[in-house]
Amino acid sequence: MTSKLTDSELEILQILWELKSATVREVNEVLSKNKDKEVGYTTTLKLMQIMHEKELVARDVSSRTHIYRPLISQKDTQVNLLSKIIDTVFNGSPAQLVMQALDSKKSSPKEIELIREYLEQIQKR
Amino acid sequence: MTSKLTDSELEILQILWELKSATVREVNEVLSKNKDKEVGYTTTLKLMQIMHEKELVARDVSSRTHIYRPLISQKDTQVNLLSKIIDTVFNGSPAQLVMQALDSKKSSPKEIELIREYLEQIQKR
DNA sequence: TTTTATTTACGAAATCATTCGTATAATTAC
DNA sequence: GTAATTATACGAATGATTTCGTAAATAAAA
Repeated sequence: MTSKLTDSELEILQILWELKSATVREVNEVLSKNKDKEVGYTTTLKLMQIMHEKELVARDVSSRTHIYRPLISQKDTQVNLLSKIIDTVFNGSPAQLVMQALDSKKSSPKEIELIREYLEQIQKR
Repeated sequence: MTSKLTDSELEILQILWELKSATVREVNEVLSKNKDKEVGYTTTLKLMQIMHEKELVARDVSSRTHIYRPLISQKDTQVNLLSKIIDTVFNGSPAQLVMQALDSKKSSPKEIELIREYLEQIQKR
């Protein structure tokens, strides 16, 4: 089971999912840009080392500058987080979550159409 | 803006949303049952006192046994959490989240039908 | 009335997450 | 070759969250 991720871990995983693999410096730069306030290099380093200990990321040590890549998938993480918030704030009802999501962040007509088609597929089963 | 809620705060709010209002003991009993391991009474008390300071809950002090009720709505909390996880693990796409939610936790045909109708309404706008 | 239960208040310990400073080694620039 | 830069490792400070012990007051039970 995927253990509970901290906020920092999620932020870093997000970057690694995007880049597929990255060095500490690369991650640190994206982090700093995202928060528009410099993040200490060794802070990022330490976080990524801890993530390595926890086996959240793999690292290639063959050159001096280590290269990290995610070991847990974005999809698994999505499923875990969804399942958790469905339980804690949506009274266990995925439908409630779906409707709320459609409500709040307004999706483009194209996206809505996509979801509709998706629903039809599911209904056919 | 609703500030960031801790895990404990969410657990307690969940109970208060359900019960509308409750004493520390009541909340403590539900918590203990949920985690199937006794939670210390004063632990729950302290958490709820902190939540009161933060104005997450109101309390009625007119009798010795205080009665607490939530001050922030489940809906607001839903919206905030959704928006956050859409940004951090769904690449900003609500549609992605919706489809993932439909996938993972399987909804009943009745729920699916409900969502369909809901989508049609949205599309009409 | 005296003892026992229950409740709040409060502070502090324990735990967990994040940030940072310093040492050391490797690489690069001069 | 020497100095400056860049990297990792590591420990410790800081900060936030959670847990708990103890005291004091009130209420209930004996």
